Amino acid sequence: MKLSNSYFFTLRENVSDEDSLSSNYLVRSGLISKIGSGIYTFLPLGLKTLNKINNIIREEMNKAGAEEILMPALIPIDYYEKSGRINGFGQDMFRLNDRFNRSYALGPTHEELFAHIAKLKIKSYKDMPFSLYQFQSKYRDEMRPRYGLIRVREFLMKDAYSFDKDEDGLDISYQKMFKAYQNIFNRIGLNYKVVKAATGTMGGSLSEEFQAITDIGEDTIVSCTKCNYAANLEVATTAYEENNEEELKCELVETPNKKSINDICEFLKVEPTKTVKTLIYQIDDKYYALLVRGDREVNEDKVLNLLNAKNISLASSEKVKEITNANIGYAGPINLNIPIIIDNEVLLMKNFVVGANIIDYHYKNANLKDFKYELVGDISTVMKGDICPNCGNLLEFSKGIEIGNLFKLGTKYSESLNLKYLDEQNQLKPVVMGSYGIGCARIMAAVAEQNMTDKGIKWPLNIAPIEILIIPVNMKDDKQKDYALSLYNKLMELKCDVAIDDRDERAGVKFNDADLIGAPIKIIVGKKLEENCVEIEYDNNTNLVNTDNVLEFINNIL
RNA sequence: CGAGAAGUAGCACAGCUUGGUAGUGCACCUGGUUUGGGACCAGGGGGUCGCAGGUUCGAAUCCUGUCUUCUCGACCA
Repeated sequence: MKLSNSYFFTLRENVSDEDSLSSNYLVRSGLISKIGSGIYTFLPLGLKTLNKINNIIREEMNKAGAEEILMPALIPIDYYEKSGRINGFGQDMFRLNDRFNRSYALGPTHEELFAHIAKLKIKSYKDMPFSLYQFQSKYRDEMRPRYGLIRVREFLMKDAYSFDKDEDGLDISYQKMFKAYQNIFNRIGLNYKVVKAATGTMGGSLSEEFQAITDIGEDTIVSCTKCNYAANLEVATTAYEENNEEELKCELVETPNKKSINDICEFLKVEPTKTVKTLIYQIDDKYYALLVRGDREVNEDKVLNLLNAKNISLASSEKVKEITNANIGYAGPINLNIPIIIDNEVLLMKNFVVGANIIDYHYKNANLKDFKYELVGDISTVMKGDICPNCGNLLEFSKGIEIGNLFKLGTKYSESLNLKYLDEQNQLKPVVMGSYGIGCARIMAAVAEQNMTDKGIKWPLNIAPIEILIIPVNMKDDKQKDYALSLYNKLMELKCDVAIDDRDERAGVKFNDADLIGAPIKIIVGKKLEENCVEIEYDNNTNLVNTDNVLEFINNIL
C-alpha cells in the first residue's frame, strides 16, 4: 500500500460527534466513519483490522471443529414468533414489512435460525455432536448507542452454536469453545477477564463472559483481590458475617417526614447497615415485598431468576399506598399482607430499623421473628467493601466491555422450536444447545481503548491496520526515496503487510500520522542512510539497523 | 421514553443578542522558499447557513414545525 495513492487520510482534530477518545482516534486515523447514530462504515484500514480479527476468530473456530455457514440478516418474523422471543426483544428488534405486508425482522440474534438449520440434519443421536458458526450483522435498536463501536445498532458478530445429545456432550463442546476463545483473545493481545454472567433473555443454565478491562466499559466486573473469582455485577455474590447480637424488643418510633434511608439513619443515629428497606415490586402479575439491607440495591435480575419470572418493576406509588396503607418511605414487613422475600443478608441481621406501614413511623430493633416471610434468596447487588464468596478476601470492581460470551442454552430453544432426536432407546429427546458469541468490531474498540497513547492507538502486531510502515523522511532525496521503494517492493514480495508513506509531506506530518494509525513496526529511512542504516521502531525501541540486515531484522520480529 | 445542548465549507468553530454583500483556523489548489516531529510567504477554489413553512422591502440571525447529532436522566421506600 502506497499512501500517496490510496484512500488514506487522517484528521488533525477531534470530531464533535464521538464521545470517547478511542473512537475519536479510530475516526481520526481513517479507520471508521460514522454514518448515523450507532452505524459505521469501515474504511480500508479499519476493514483490514476487522478482517485480521475475523481471521483469527475463524482459525480458532475451525480448529475447535466448528463449521462456517452464512445466514441472512433479513428473517421472516415467524421464527421469532415460534420461539416467543418477539416479546423478549420487543422494541430492540428492527421490524419491517415487504410489499405484500409480510413481516420481517433484521436479526438481533440467530438462535432460532440455527435451531432450524440443525433440524435439517438431526434425526438421531448419531447425528451429533456438531457446531456451526457464522459472521453476520446483527441489528438491535439500542436506546442509546455509545462509545463509537462499543454500543451500536448494526454490528458484526461471530455467533456459534453447538448441538449435543446430552449435558455431558454440551460440557465437552462448551469447553472446546472456551479454549478457542482464550486462544482468540490471547492472540489478539487483549487484557481480559472471564466472568460469570447473567443468562438473561438467552436463557439456559451457565453463562460466562469474556470482558475486556477498560475505563469506559458498560459492565461492572466484580473480582476477588486474591483468588480467581470474577463475576458480572449482575450475578456477583458475596459472603455475609454471622451476627450474634441478642435480639431486642421491637419498638415503634416516630420518624416525622423521614422517608429515605439516609434521613432515617441521621434521625435515629443508626448506621445504614442496621436498616432494612422494603421495596414493593410487581413481578409478573403478583406483588411482592423485597427486603434488603438499607444501603443495598435490589438486583432485579437475581429476583427474576429466583422466582423464574419474566417481568419485574417497582410498584406505582398508588399501589404502594394501597398495599402498605402508607406513603412511599414507610413500607415495612411487619403486618404486611403480601408475600415477603428476604435477602440472604437480612436473614443474618438483628435489631434493624424497618418501615412501620404507618406514615411518619418506623420500627427499631425489628427482628425476623417479628414478621413472616415466604422466601429467602440472594436478591441484592454486591457493593464496595464486600468480600469474596469463595475465599473471604476483599472484592474489587472494574469496568469491562463484553467482547465474548458463552451460554449453556440447554434445551430451551430445542423445546420451543421442536428440535428433537431419537436416542438409543428410540425415545424422542430435545437437543442440548450451547451458544457462543463474539463482537468482532467491539474487539477493535476494546483494543483501541486499551492501547491508547497521547498520539493515537498503538495496535498489537496481529491486528494492526498496517503492520510495517516505511517512512522515507524526505521524498525529494532520491537516495532515500529509491531505497525506501526498493525495500517496500522486497517486503511486498515476501507477502508482508507493509505500507510506504511516499507522500510529499514534511517529516513531522508523517511521524504524527504514523503515531496516529499506530503501525507497530516503523522503518524510518532518513539521514542515517548516509551511513547505510535505517531506524526501525518496534516495541518502544528504536534500533539502528544496517541496510544489509533489514530483512533479517524484520523476519525476526514477525 | 423524559430533560437539555447543538446543527454555518472536508474538520473545528465565530457570526445570531440588536435582520442589511458568508467569516476565521486547519485541510485543499497554484507559485516560491523550506525539509527529522503537524513549516513560511503570496495568490486561489469551495457554502441552497440541517429541512419545510411563516414574519419582513430584506432572514444564518426573529417565529412555528420537523429531522439529525450529542449529553444527562429513567423510578431504591
